[in-house]
Amino acid sequence: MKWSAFLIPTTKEVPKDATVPSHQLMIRAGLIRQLAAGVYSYLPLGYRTLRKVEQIVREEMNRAGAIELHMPVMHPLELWQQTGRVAAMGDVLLRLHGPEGDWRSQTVLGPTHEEPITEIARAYLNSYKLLPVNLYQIQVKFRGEARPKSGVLRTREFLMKDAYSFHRDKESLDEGYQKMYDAYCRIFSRCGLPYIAVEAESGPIGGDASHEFMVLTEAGEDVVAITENGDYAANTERAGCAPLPQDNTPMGAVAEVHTPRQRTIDEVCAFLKTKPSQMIKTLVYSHPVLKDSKKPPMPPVVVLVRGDHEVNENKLNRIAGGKLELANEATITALTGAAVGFAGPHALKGTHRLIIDQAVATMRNAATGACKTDYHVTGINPGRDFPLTGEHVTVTDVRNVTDGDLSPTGSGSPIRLKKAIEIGHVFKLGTKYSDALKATFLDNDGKPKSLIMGCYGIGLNRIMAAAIESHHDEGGILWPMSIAPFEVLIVALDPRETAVMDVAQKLHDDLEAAGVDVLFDDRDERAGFKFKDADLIGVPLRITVGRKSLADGFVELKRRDSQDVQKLDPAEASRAAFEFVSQSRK
RNA sequence: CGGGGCGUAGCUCAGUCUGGUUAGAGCGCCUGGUUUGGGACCAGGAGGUCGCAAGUUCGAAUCUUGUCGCCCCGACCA
Repeated sequence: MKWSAFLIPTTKEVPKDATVPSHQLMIRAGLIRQLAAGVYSYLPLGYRTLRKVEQIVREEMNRAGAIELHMPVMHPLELWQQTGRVAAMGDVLLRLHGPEGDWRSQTVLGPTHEEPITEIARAYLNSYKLLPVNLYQIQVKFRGEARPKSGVLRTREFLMKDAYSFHRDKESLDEGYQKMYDAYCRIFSRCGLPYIAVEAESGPIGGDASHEFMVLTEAGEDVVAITENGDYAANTERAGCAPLPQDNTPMGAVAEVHTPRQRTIDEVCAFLKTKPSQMIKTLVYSHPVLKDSKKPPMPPVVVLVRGDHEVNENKLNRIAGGKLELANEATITALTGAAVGFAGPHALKGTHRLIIDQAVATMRNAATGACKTDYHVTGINPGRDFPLTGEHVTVTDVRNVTDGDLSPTGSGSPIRLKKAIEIGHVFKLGTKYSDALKATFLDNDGKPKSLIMGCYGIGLNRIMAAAIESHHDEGGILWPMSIAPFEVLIVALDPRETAVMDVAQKLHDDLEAAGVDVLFDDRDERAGFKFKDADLIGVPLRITVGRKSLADGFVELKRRDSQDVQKLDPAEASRAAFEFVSQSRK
């Protein structure tokens, strides 16, 4: 391909709206163009990479025994109502709008495809003899993201590989899950990504039922907890840690302190001259009140965490057996008898459930709210001043891990928190969707059973961005060979010299004939200009053909990721380039 | 959805506070010339309903109101 006949709109200037490296470079290298918030076109060069990623995914999915199909983007609203996800997803679910009763009002754009795939499974997977089966597609997804950001890392329209497996029993699901896990490792390795697999929020089945594949980068939105010795890695939504040692300081007396207008942990600490780690944060949650519910309201839930810790609401919801929300002022006042900001566990009034983080249970002589406006107490001791056992008391892990907590494996290795991009997710779904949509099969005992499902997603656009986040320098992108838009770039420095152009053209033709993706920069531009463009678009291998070195019979071979230049005669250069490409394709 | 910022040429921005010729610069683009190994130079040129709407005014990119869009922080994220 000749550069002059292709479209690669590179720019020198950094676009003002782009803040993360991958976004800046994708625009500067002419890979993408934004059309609206979270909506991007893939320009020819960018689309070549996206297609290569797609092809790697497809090959590895096929190798793992999955079968490709293609499902619609437009789904009937009713299907989503049947699984309860119209309410669950809220504004994230994009809906078409039309007059009342019009088909448009009954149509949504698919944010994912559990519903339609389960509908297919219900129709056709009616016997255990057809199981297990894994169906996948590479398809555009639509989500009404409240805030798209960081270029293609978080968008309203994106390309996803989504696979769904169907099984007759849990053992088969475990096998299918492991196959996908292994396939994902191969996919991300082949794409040249420095990925890690971490335990993720596991949903309905629990245990090891979910893993996320992450690429560590400051541009990421997720935070993962990784131990220094590598024996544990989990998303902070889920991560746990080793219990803290019991503080054995002798118990002192409880004392009330006047703390006018001191509400926040920091204010109170400054006032009492103590540290957040010596305080107990007392948070009041309540169960959401459902409209039309005839049931009596559930009592509030009081959660205790150390002053320097945060409640992990995923963990809390799981312990509480339902989604909780922070209580309103009236509930808090009724429970504490004080203004908001002065709650403490020792003097609560009325029925409530107490969920105590295990770190709090180890504390001695802590400070907390006095349940009296403008007062706090010191010398509070768990077990003495408030219960650690009892019917409505739970001591467990309800907090986010912090940097420096120790590995839950007991190895003693400290946890570090790092930002990451989620590029893939494997998930054991169980029967959530097959139950909701009544997708059953007949087992060999002649009885209908719900299909047991797994689902497995990969964000293709994110792979592209993550690859750039992981492989770039001041000058531009350093593509891994496997997903580079072109594998070799031939730069002709003196395009008006026929000798130069003839050699460059022959190199191009030979490599192309050998099946190499080769781009030929034949533009009539100055050398510096072309080198800058070459570095920017990040083709892994460059062959420079210039008048000067050609006079000595040489062309120059250079890797994008190295400063070394090899002077070779054209035929050798061609051979060396071909070998290098073949070896590094994987 | 809360907080902040920004909408002027394909891109990056000045001009707006303090209303007043024909709305500017750099990059990019076109023509000609000189250059030619790490984003050259000279000359000439094309390109803008100043996001949109209403209002104030003799006069609006500039003031007022409304509205739409985009970015950042936060909330949210099956």
